[in-house]
Amino acid sequence: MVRQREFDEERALDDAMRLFWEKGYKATSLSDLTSKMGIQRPSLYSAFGDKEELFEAALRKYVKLHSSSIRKKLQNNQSVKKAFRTFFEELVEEEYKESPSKGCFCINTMVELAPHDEKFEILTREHQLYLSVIFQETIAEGIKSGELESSLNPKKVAQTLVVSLIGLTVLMKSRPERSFIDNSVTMILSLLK
Amino acid sequence: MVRQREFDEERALDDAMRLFWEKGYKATSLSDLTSKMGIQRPSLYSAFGDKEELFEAALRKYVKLHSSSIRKKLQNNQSVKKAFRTFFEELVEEEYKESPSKGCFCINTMVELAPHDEKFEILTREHQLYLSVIFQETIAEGIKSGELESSLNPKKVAQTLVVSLIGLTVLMKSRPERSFIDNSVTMILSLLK
DNA sequence: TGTATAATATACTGATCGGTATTAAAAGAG
DNA sequence: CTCTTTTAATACCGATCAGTATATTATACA
Repeated sequence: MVRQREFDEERALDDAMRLFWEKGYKATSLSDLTSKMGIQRPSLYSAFGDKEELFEAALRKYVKLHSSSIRKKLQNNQSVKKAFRTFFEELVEEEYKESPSKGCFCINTMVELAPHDEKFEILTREHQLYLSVIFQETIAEGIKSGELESSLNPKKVAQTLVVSLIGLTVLMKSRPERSFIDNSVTMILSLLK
Repeated sequence: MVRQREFDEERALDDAMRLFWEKGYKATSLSDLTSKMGIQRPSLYSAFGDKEELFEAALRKYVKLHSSSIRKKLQNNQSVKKAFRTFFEELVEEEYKESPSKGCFCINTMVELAPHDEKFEILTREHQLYLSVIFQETIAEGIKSGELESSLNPKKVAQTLVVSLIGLTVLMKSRPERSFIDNSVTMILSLLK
């Protein structure tokens, strides 16, 4: 009714998302959060609940952005093969551009929290499943258009691409020789016959 | 000279390894460690140094065991293809058998620490490189024996198998439908022509 | 057996953790 | 302007963190 919030909730959640993404759940303190978000503790608690609720909101925001970003990158391409190649190459380029690499917030959470908290096990599982469906639909279109062989199993290939995407993203955190990654991308894309 | 240590250092380090493996670095407290290892704080510090030194020793022990375990599983097989298939299938079986899955200590560390600590970036990178060399040697033997096509590039395939291994291990933490994993394993192994 | 030495156990340190009670400030309603 | 309500800011809470000082116990050697 009366005094209205002085900070932009969506903006603050975005700051929290980036911080949890970079540092993980445990390693991010409330002091880190409030200073990055530019708000005080009581404001954080009244707006987002406790640390875990804020983390969950941040992750949900991330997977929403991540899904639509990937969907966007794969569509509007005349060639499905080229779309996937560009997608993987840009991903690798992006990760090697900055040090440390940004990685994927959802993958980080799969490792840190999914084994110890069913809520995050489900949330991360469903995101990976969703990505595999996006991949699958893209591959199915490629078959329909005649670009890809009809003997290809869109679901199986899509799932394998998701597994490979996870593997690449995690491995790049150790910053291996670029050829390690490039070779793998080439081999993986060879599954799209 | 005089009073000798009452606890088995190697045994205590093994306990620490399992705990860090399960919970990660940040989420494992000194109290967790001393109670699991069955020793007091001063004993821990005098024997292993601080928390980070203990963690590093635990991880080094892990990668040593992990390397030799994988090497063992891949050799003594008449067929290279069968060796890899058995290796991946047993890995999946093992991970689905218990909940939560054990995962890989080195992969966990790649995600949690490698991006923020060069020491662990290097340690984890070298382990993955080492695994790729084991894979590469196995594949090269398969080519030499005539089981695998000579057109195969052992290094590239080996690196791709490492990427896939990482992806599978991480994804299984979210406990997806078994078919997601099985389909991926089948596709990945199809690279071994 | 007495002494030196090192490992043990207890108890404590300052710092930081997540979370909150309390106080001050802001703004619409009357 | 005053009152009411909700926000924001300060300061604080007990708990736990990693790490250590102190004291006790055990043992090899003189």
